[in-house]
Amino acid sequence: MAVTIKDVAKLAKVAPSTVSRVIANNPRISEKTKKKVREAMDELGYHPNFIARSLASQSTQAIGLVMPSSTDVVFQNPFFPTVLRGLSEGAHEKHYALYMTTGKTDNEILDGVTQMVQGGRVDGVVLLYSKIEDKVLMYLQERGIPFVVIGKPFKHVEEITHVDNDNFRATKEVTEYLIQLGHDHIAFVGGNLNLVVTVERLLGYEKALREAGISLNDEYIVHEEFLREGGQEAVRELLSLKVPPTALVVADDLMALGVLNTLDELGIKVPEDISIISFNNVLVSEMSRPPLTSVDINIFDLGFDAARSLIQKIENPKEPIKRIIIPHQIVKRFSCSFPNEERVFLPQKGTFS
Amino acid sequence: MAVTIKDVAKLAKVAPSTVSRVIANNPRISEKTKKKVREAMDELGYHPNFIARSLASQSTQAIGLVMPSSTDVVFQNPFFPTVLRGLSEGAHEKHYALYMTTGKTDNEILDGVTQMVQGGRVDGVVLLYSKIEDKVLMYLQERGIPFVVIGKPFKHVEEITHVDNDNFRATKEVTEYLIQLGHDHIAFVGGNLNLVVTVERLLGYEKALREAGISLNDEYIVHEEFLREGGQEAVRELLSLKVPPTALVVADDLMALGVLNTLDELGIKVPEDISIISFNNVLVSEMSRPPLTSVDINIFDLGFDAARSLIQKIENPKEPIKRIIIPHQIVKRFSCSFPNEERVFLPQKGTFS
DNA sequence: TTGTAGGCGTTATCAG
DNA sequence: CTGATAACGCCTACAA
Repeated sequence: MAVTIKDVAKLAKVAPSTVSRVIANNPRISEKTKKKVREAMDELGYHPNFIARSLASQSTQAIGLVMPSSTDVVFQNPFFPTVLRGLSEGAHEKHYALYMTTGKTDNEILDGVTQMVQGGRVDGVVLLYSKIEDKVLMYLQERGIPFVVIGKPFKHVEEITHVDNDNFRATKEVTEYLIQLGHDHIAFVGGNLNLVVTVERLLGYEKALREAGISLNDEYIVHEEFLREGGQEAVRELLSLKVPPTALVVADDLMALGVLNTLDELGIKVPEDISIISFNNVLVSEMSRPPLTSVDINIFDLGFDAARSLIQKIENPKEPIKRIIIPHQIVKRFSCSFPNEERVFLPQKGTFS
Repeated sequence: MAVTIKDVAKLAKVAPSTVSRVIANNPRISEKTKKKVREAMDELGYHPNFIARSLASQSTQAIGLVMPSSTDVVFQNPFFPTVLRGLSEGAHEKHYALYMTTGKTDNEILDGVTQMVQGGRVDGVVLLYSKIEDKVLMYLQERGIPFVVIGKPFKHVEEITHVDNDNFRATKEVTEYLIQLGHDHIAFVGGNLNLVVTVERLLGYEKALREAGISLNDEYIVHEEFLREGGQEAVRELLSLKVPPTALVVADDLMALGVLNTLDELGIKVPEDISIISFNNVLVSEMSRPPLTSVDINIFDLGFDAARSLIQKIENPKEPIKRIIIPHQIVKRFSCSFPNEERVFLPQKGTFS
């Protein structure tokens, strides 16, 4: 129905294979025929059929994106539009298209991935998350499918190309910053422990404290899902401790927003009564009150480099394993300050006021 | 290389065409051979090749998504992860895959679309935005490609299947709500006027005022890009008016966040001094201080229904044009109240205080 | 430098 | 009910 290579060939009075070569810009075709063919293509409004091309060449020029479960709260994070943009630009640059798969359960996701991979819809895959014991990752690895992960793989770090931030170091730095300000009661509010990013950040936090000779306090470490209600509970618990923290390292901006909120309800002032520092530096972090000090992890680049290195890998299977670390920087705004001498203590549980 | 239909055929001792038929679950195949073939498929770990299938059947079981320009601020809106989720579930349900295309400029986007459409990568397309004079839309329409738009088409509304909210009515309701509370100085803070959603909302606002016998005041209507700096300027201007508004209808939650911020800096209290109501009801709207009264437009459903109706259209080309209106509801939180008798007036420009 | 022919993995149309 | 066989649109040796 549509105009094919044959139609063009006929009009240009050449063989279909010649047209094919012109498309591929094969150097062994004379400029003259190239021109002739191109004119014919224009005249007919020819567009190559990717499907046919894929079938013949066994390559699709498309990469598949694997998102976390769509029911997961992290999915709502503005993180995603931004990585997507990076991925998209990285792919576009090399003329690759993007394929998406999502799903509610882990199995649905795995199904989607096997279909797009085995079904030959994509040449490679990028995982937009990194979690512990991930079936999708294991599947990809077994099959020898080209893939890269955004984040740090849970296992086999040396064998998997990935692009990540140095979350360990970032969190360590951030914690040290708080310590420098004079804080020694610093709590950590983390997200889902199945995500390796959470683990990395926790580790960095602990390391900083240890190096500063501050003893770790289990009560100062709480984990809640990213976002919303998450923050609420965590903060309430933290602040009803006998000696509540004077500073919080929060693993995600949105979560920090929730924290800010709860704090406000409790009448606790940021940064006067408590300091907060968080991660990702998404748009809202500068729109909160007070604007959040946050570490910018350059989300766009995470996506961009992931697309790039996946494509390299696809086009050159012997490409070595790579670990790309995207730099981060602390963006200081107004949620951190020196600890307040006059500590605010909330009424303890079981204490009547 | 991979296991094909032929391998299965050989193992099951049938013809390739028979295998193809059991894949399609053709009723004219005996249960016995079906079983035999299926066993062979399992044994070999067979997965159908979508590419080959697409080529033969001239249908890809994939739909293309067209995003707004990736450089556009709206792209950062948490609106997108949510529509994506809806789209994804709607597509998944019917076993369709998702294809994405983005681009920086309008032409880049158009290119991407023509490639995926003419290249036969997708069976249809959904536009994730609706703007004035959209080349992509015109292209799709000329070519007779199945497509649906999320939002209200600028022209030819009767001829384009679309899924939308009744933004006109929603904004009218919202404005009336403010009027009922006693406000009669209500301003409108809108986004990009190229987006038809902005226009619709503006119209609804004006209608409500007119019906209430409140005269329109041009100075009360400002347009800024969604988000960030947007809000700042707009709000400053509004509040330095001789008679500043006592209530604001803001076209987007994120923008409202920015407004909230500026207001805070100016020392103006919400809702005591000024009421705010906004749109979309994204996660952050309940995490702001005060939590925003916002109209929930059911973003997920927008996506879900769009995918569904596109697929219907693809599978049945004579499917009639449809207009699907997703209901909305006002979610009342704490950003609106009665107007304050003692109005706060900022110093006028040129006035020394 | 260009043309011919076979194949990529399926589906679809005929027969039988 | 099942088996050949010809597309689908393009790529790629191999020939010329």
